[in-house]
Amino acid sequence: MFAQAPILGSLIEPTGGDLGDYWRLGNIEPLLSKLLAKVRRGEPEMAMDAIAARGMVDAATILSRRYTLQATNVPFLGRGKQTSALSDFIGRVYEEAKADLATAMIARMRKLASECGSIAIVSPQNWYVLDGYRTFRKQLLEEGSLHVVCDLGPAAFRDMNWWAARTALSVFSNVKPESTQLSLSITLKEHKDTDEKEALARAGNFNLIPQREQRDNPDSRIVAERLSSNDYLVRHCRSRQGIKTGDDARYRRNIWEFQNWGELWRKFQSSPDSTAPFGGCSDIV
DNA sequence: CAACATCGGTCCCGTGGCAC
DNA sequence: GTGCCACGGGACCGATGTTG
Repeated sequence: MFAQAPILGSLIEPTGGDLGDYWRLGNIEPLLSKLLAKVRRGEPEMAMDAIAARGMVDAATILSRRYTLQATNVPFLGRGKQTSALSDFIGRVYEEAKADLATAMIARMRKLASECGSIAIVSPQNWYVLDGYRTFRKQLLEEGSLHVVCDLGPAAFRDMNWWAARTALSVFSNVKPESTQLSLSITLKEHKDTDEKEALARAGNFNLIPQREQRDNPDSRIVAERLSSNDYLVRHCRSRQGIKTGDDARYRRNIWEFQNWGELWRKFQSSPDSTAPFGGCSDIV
């Protein structure tokens, strides 16, 4: 079970078999302590093995418990940067959360939480909104109660404030939400100084957003700001293919098709056909 | 020693390729 | 037609490494 511990860490679930039983693990521990004391006096090589075994029992005991409160800065690592052993495991065990190690860790922590147990995490902010985490968000909003949503914005770590990625602080508990469940929500994304972020978060100028609203947002996106209106752009227009003209045959021409562009046409930079020192600048729109 | 270059626990965008 | 993926490039900006 622990052969892959250096890669999987606390993602390991010691369930099933004798080791999965927390009470049996408790029985093993005193026996190992006795054995350890005995072999220390005898052969040192055996003592090393006994120490390793003791370490594994300790780890299995910790990972088998259920916790009332877990608070941590989970590790972040996108799927593309994970070793295949890690990404395979996460893909198999945490399907909905597989896009990032951080969300897989959140899923793991939900399993470690006792009934009504609380989880406080610092994680990337992207899982609040990106499509790859839609199912993960929906499950969380349906099965858990969201207490705090804090969009910390970029440069949220004091010792890594060069880091531009947006970070979020979330607190939720492992209990089905009441229909009246409210989340304390705040966005600090406009503030780049960590001291300022901290002061504002402590000042407690939070919005109260019903969890029901978060769940009913398109794709169950979690937002830290109270939307000024329930009107969505999608009700007024459609985007057919990302951000582009949507109708190149009508709107896009090559620069050499007109002698004078006039006021009507503007330069339109696009991706080049192939890698070249210079390219992608032959269109107008 | 100063100036310059590179990098990072990222994200977004437009495009093309591919599978369904 | 749609969704997914890969790719390159630009944006953030201070620490660290490299060069002259």
